[in-house]
Amino acid sequence: MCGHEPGRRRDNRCDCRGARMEGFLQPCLLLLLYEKSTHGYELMESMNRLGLWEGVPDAGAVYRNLRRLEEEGLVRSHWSTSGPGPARRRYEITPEGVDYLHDWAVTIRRNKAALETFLRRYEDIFGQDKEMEKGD
Amino acid sequence: MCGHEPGRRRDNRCDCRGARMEGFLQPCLLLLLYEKSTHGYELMESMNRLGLWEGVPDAGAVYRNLRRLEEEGLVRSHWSTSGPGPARRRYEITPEGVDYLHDWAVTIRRNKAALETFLRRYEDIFGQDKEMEKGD
DNA sequence: ACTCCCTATCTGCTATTTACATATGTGTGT
DNA sequence: ACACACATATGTAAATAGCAGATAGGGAGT
Repeated sequence: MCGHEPGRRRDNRCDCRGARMEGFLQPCLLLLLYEKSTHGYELMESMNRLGLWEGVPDAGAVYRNLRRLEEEGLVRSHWSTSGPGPARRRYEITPEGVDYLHDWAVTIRRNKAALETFLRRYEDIFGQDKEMEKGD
Repeated sequence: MCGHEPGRRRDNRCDCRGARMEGFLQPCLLLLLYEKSTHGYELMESMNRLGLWEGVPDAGAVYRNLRRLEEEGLVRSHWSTSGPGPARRRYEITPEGVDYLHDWAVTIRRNKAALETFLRRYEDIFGQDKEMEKGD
């Protein structure tokens, strides 16, 4: 969850450090697959287009996560040779995957609440307009 | 960012997997230090009390992050022997730390937006009340 | 004195994950 | 033949959280 031109900070490390919410990829994939069974490449594009991910998510991460979801029985896949272009592995969510998605929604609500708690305190001190000043 | 009784899933792994927002500890520490200079132990308690963290954050992580923030010049510290109990290392935020905090606020707003995008789509499908059904 | 517990800090280790780079192969247009 | 977009996969490095455990001071109770 980065989507940067590698901006560097005082310590010469990417300032996206820490911005990543580990595992958020999985519920995103499951949600999109619930809406429409499709293959990895399109899932990547959808995530970017819909604003679920800043920039295009890492292809390696997407494919690996899909494979792992399948190992755990949360999605199923089959090769689809119909249609143009190279063969695609088409994924669909399983009932177990839907359960898992619901669990994740709870977690995500909790995480959002923590971020909101942070931002509430932050804005109490600095105001909501602080980010405007930083438009460089 | 866990704070569970280790609930296990189908794959025998903690279902908090992925719930952790990497690096979120740092902006939390900086924000609290902006509000009040204090020592690691109290920061841990504050994070829990204020709902910035689910449960008490890991002590090792807190102390290590404070040390790293100091290496990077974002906080300063000195030993405080006055007061009861063992010596405490009292931290205070630096001007660079405040800058860093502002950068983080931007990142956190972006992350919150991604979570909201997810939840909006999710709730469009399942409704906001889905989590109620799961009250076990 | 002695033990127990709370406060307080620090370190070692491991599992997991992301981000990046790279490899492989198909089909289409020129 | 060639370039290019589509599509999937793997190797590797860096970083972090979580857990366990070590070290120590100081107060309360016996």
